[in-house]
Amino acid sequence: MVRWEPDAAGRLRRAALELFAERGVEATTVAAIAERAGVTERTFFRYFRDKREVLFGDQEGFAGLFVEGVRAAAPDAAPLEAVAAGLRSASDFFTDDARDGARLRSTVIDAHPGLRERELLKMADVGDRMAAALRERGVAEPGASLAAKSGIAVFHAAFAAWVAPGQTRGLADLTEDGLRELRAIAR
Amino acid sequence: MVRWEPDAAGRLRRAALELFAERGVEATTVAAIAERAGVTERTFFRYFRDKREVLFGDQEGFAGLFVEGVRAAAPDAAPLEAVAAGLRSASDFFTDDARDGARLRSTVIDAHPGLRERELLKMADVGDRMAAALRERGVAEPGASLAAKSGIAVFHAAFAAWVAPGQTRGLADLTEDGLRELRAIAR
DNA sequence: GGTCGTGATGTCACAATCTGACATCAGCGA
DNA sequence: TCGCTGATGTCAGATTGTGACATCACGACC
Repeated sequence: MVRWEPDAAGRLRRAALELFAERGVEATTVAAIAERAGVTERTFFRYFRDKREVLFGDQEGFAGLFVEGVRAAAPDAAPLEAVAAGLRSASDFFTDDARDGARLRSTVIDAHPGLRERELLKMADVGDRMAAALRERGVAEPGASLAAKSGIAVFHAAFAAWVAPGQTRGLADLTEDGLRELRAIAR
Repeated sequence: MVRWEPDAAGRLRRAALELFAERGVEATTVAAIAERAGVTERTFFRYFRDKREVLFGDQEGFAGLFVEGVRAAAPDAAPLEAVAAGLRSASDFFTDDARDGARLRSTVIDAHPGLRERELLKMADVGDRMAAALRERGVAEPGASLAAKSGIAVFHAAFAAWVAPGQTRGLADLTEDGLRELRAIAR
């Protein structure tokens, strides 16, 4: 007999997403999330720095997808091509059976400035890491940061299109579109 | 004789920046800011939604600089050229005598994730508005968003260079450099 | 001059967020 | 059996943020 149900963090994450979707973020207290997950408020704050963080798990793994892609790019690939490799690596991770979950999460986040704020910070962190990986490849500033941030913009746009209602194309496809569009824009 | 000293918001902003720089953001309570400004805590929250917001005044005016630049661009200018016009309009606003103040503010913001988060949200808002201005010019998505966000990345990099220790070049110059770099990166 | 409305601020009560300190106790290895 | 460990609980408290109502100089209007 176990003393506690396992995976408290996972239960908290699921409970939070449900409650945020059901009644909105503001109307959901940490106490309510903890109660649905079967733990105390104090335990919530042991797993998550604050109420918003509960929607953003495994930042290390997420950022790693991008960085590993950049690192694995051909040594002579141009900066934006290396960034494109990072985006492909991340895009491949999101298969279509994850789309519904991602859509719900996106809906919740977009409806709440505080969550959008947190997401921007997370994506900025990914951008910073990709820029660092580019510098390791010998790319100088400000080129490294510009390539990385433009890449993040592409991923953001592709992801938004991927979770848009009625979308049937895959994230990888949409990301390629975005990369082409970025090159066209910059002439 | 006036009932209250004028410009309570300005006093609160100055008091907050001073205290954040002196003892850090976490160690500065709203009560302390209000006391230094000579008002009550409640008055602080009448002027600013939350403690972080006190460092981000006049978002309307700031975003307006970018948007007006985009709107004023030649009708046949390419998307990125219109964005460049927006960046120039904003860059011209920051003259060198504002550099010290901007540097202090940047130092405080960069040292605190919560403030960086808020700044990202503000800049994302500027990007959204530039993208909307581009769409008014007939630029389709995702091109409008990509051009706007890449432009924001350029401004961010230029601004960081502008407030870097020992920097003597002007923001407008650094912005032009960034634009050239962006075009080079995207080939 | 007198009256009255307005707007900025103060006062008070309170919910919610977040943290530190300490207690509990099943499971595990020595 | 004993003692340690790690996840969780309990409790007290500071801080943030909001709603409701009070105060009162100032200016408009009669």
